Amino acid sequence: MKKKKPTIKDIAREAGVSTSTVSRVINNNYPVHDATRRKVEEVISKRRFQPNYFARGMISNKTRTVGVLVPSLINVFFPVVVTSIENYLKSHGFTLFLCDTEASEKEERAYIHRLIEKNVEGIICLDPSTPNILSGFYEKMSGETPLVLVNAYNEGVKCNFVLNNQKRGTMEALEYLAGLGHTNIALLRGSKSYSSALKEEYYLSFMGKKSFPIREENIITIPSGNDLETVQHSMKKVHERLLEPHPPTAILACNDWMAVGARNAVKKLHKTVPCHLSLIGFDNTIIAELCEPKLSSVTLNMEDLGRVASELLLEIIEKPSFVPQRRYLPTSLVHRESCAPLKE
Amino acid sequence: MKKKKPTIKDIAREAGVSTSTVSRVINNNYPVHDATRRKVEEVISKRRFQPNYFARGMISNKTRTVGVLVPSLINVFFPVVVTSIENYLKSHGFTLFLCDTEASEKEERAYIHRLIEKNVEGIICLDPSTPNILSGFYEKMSGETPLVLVNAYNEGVKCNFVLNNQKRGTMEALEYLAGLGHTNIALLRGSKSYSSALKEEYYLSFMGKKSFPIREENIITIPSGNDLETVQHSMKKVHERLLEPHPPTAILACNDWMAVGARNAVKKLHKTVPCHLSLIGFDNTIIAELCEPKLSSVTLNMEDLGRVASELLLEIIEKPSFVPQRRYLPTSLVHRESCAPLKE
DNA sequence: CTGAAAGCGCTAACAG
DNA sequence: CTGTTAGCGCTTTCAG
Repeated sequence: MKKKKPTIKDIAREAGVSTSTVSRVINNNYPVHDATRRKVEEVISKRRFQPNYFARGMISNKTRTVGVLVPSLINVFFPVVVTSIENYLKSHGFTLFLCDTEASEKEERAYIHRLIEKNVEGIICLDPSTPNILSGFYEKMSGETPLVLVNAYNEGVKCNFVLNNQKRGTMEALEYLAGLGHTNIALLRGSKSYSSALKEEYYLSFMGKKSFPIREENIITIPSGNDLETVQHSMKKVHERLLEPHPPTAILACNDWMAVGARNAVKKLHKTVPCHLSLIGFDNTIIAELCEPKLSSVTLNMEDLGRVASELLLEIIEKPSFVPQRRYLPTSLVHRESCAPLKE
Repeated sequence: MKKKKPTIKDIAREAGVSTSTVSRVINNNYPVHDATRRKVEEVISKRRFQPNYFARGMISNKTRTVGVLVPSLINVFFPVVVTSIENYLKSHGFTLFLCDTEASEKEERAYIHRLIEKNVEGIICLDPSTPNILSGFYEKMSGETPLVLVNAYNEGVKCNFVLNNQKRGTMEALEYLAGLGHTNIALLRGSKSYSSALKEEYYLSFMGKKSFPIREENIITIPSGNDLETVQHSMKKVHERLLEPHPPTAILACNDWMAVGARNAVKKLHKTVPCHLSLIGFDNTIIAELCEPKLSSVTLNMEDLGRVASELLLEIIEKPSFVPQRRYLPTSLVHRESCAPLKE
């Protein structure tokens, strides 16, 4: 025998006022006599009354709710960004739907539909899949619901973006290696990753500008990924490369997991980082700190990424007529212990 | 000039039927003529009609929504559990609110209220704070909303729990160390952690049973935590301990971060794990795999934890009369490279 | 099989 | 300052 939840009507009756007065007390948006107010509040707390979410929503059409899509939470990177988003949004009264798309384009779309159906006031999508961007899917839906895309393919797309200026960090890392005397530098990248493609472009342009020898074998490609498996792949490929002629004396890895794999490869040859090979990772995750030796890594400023994405989203929510824009965040090299001057 | 979203009324008018018929088509719960149905469906998809979430909720009172509370996402542990929950719940049509309490009791309560206000159908709380349990807060609210508490203090509390049988794993780890000849074993624990307290209890009982010397200094206590800071604290304290008389030859750490700190301490003394000290971590996070040497660690079967918690929650949601119950998950030692026989 | 009509619980004019 | 009332968009009897 469960007691039915009290409604505003019950409260009104018990307090001897009309429902509108109760409503006014709840919302505190119109003048109410102090005595009346007190009386109503008393009944409210006595009956543990909570206004019905749906009835309110029906009128305000507000959910104070935001959806966040991530390709994965098991990679030390996104949890930091999500936390940053969560904390920011929380302080603005929003609660967050977490959606793990498992990097599937289909899941991505399915989740977006679910979120819209649930009347979220906005959506942030981390690393959205390129096909969904190219197909116009996001462009279309961003007309219906405030949307921010983070670190995504963005050429000619009319959506709001927050992007890392990958170029700056990549160049800084490469310059640094060059400054240490390295000319035979390899790039370790993921096969189908947009950001890896970007980095390769910068790498090539850098090597060209410096007139360093560009060797095809020095672009080491492994399956895209951000987990333990990536470490394995990377270790295998780097190990092979190190056994070939003209082994690189320095490697720039497109994420920290790859860098760890590279370190393992070096170790397998009974050599060490940074004595025999200088190594720089990307993303500056905790892995870089945990690694032995500690890994120099290009930071993406993940907290900022989350914060800026949240800020942008809130702006769009406030002002839906917002003109799509791109916000760029800097990247820069964090120095640790994995690089050393080239030995003659 | 934004076109207003179409309502069921618009669809009805355009399809030349009544709103009830449209409703029946949408819900597919009453017979409708095939021709009529087709006509209605056509209009629906043409107008891209989506039934109003609130209006529906007002009647069904269902949100297909679940809240998950975590003390943190930046610790390699909870993301795995959350992912497991998310994946399970997703397949049952639920979407998940993620709430980062930052391990604050107050935030915990605030979030719970927010979630209830949003009409979630259930709540899973990972590592809830003990005070909130002891105060009866959770016991009371679990009467109103289906609730599952994971890895929490649970004596005499009438809530649904999913718990790791910490004893089994702890004992297995200690037995293993003893089998390698270690008798001077230290425990590295967090100061205010419930699970650390549990482990200390088992540790003491084990040492007693084996008649191994119990040294007060061998219970090394550092501030509770699950992050980089924990590594620092742990390294410092272990380093100190290693310099005292009768340094331990093996350490059981209450989580993997602590274990890494211990390894660093050993390294700082120009010694190595496992040659000079055997080391076992707890939680079996990726850190254990990433660590050099790879860390033997007691696994909490995090995926199972998430799955079982979700299963339990769904059962309660289906059958609210459910009698509060406790589900225990086993823990066991995962062997890697951080332990070795005691040298004479 | 289909339509009319009565709400669900709340807010927001509008009238006092 | 307060009460009356008309919906918000949908589902669900109840009659046909």
